[in-house]
Amino acid sequence: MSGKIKVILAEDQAMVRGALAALLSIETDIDVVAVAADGQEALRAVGQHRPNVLVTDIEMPQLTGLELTARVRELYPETRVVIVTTFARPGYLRRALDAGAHGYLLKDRPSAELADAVRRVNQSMRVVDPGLAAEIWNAESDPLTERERQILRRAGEGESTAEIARSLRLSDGTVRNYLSEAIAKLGASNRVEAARLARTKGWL
Amino acid sequence: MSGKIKVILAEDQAMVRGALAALLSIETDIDVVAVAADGQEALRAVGQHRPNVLVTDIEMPQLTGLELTARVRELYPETRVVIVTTFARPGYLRRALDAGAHGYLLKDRPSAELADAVRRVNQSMRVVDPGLAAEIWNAESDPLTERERQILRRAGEGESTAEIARSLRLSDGTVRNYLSEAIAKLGASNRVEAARLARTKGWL
DNA sequence: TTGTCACCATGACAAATGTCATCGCACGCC
DNA sequence: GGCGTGCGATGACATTTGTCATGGTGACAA
Repeated sequence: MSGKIKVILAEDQAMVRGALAALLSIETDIDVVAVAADGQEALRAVGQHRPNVLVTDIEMPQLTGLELTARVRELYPETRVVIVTTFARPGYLRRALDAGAHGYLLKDRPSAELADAVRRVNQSMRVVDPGLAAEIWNAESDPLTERERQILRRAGEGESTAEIARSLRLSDGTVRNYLSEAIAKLGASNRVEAARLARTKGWL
Repeated sequence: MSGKIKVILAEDQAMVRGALAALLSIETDIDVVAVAADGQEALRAVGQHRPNVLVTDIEMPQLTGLELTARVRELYPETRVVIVTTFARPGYLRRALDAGAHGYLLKDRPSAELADAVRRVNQSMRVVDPGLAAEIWNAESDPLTERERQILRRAGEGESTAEIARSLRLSDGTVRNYLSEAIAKLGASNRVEAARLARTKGWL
C-alpha cells in the first residue's frame, strides 16, 4: 500500500529547482507533486497538497527556509522537512533543528543522498550531515545579542556608524559601543572582519 | 547520423552536479559522457573525451570556469563552452565572452533552457542570457586598475590598511591613496561599500 | 619627444572608528 | 528586594581611515 512518497520542492534558482525535481522524479517511489520558487509559495503548496516531505533551500526570498520550516511544523505537523543548502554553518544547523527540521543536507553531498534522505525522513528518521553533526557539539554558540547582530549586519554592508544610528534611531556612540562589543566577542580587529567571521559561523 | 551530443559537465557542488546531469540525461539527443568537480578535472576530462559541449560553472576550486574556458578554447577548439552561473554580473559575462565562451546562462532561468542551450551551441550558435545581453551594452566597464582591485579585495575582507601595506610591501599612505581612488571611482563612501559595489559588478 | 597612465611615495588635515569608564532604565528571577 | 542582563546613552581619548596636494619613476603610444 502507501503509494509513493509525496514531495514538495522549494528552491529559488529555477535551473537548480528543475534539476533537483528531475533527480527526484527518477526514483520510482517518489512523486514530486509541486515545486515552489520561494517560501511563501511553498507554504501555500504544502497547505494544498499536504505532502509527506518538504525539501527546501534556506536562502530564499519572502520567507527563508528556516522560517518556512517553523511555519510548516506548526501548521502541518504531518509534513516532514528536509533542508538542503550550500552552507556548512553550524549556526544554520542549530537554527534548523530548533525550527523543527528532520533533515539537514549539504549541496556538497552526492546527489544520491537526496532521495535517500527523503525516504529516511519519511520513515520518521532524522538525517543530518555527518560532518556538521560532529561540529555542532564543540561549536561555540552565538555570543551576539540581537542588537549586535542587527548592527553588525549593516556595518558589514558598508553602512557608516552615522547611517546605522539614524536608521535604528540610536545615538552615534551607542552604535560604536555595540560594534566594539561585537568585535571583542568575535576576536576580530575591526567591524568588517567581525562581520565576515560572524557570517561564516552562520550568526548573521 | 552524428549520434548524440557529447557533453561534459563541470560544477563543484556534488548535488547540483548530479541533478544537472540527471536533467541533461533525460534528453534523448544528449549524452553526458563525464562530470567534473573542479576546473582541473574538467580540463583532463575534455582532453580525454573531446566532447561537443562543455557545460561549466564559474565558481570552482583550482581553475575557475573562466580560466577553464580559455584553456579549452586554446587546446580543444572543437569543444564549445556554455557557462552556467548564479551571478548576473556584467563583468563576468564580459570576461566569459572574452575567454571564448559560446553560451552564458543563469541558474535563475528555467531548467529547460539548459538542454536548449546545449543544442544551439552545438550548432555553432551563440546563447547569451537576454537580460544580461542588453545590460552589457550600456554597462560601464571596470574603472579599477589591477592594484586598486587587489587592495580593494583585501580591504573588503577586513584587512586593515597596515596589514595590506605589509603584505604587499607598500607604504601605508600608498594603500590609503589607492583605496581613496577606488572609493571615488565607484562613487562609494567607504572601502566596504566600494568593495561591495565592485563585487556586484563582477569587478573583483 | 612629449603626453599619458599605472605605479609608489610623503605630509598634513579632517572625519570616522574603536575603546573605556560610567551612568540610567526595564525586566525577569530567586 | 536584590541580582543579573539587555538596552541605550555620554564623554574623552587614541587610532584608523579618507582626502588632497605634490612629486618621482618607468612604460608605451602618438
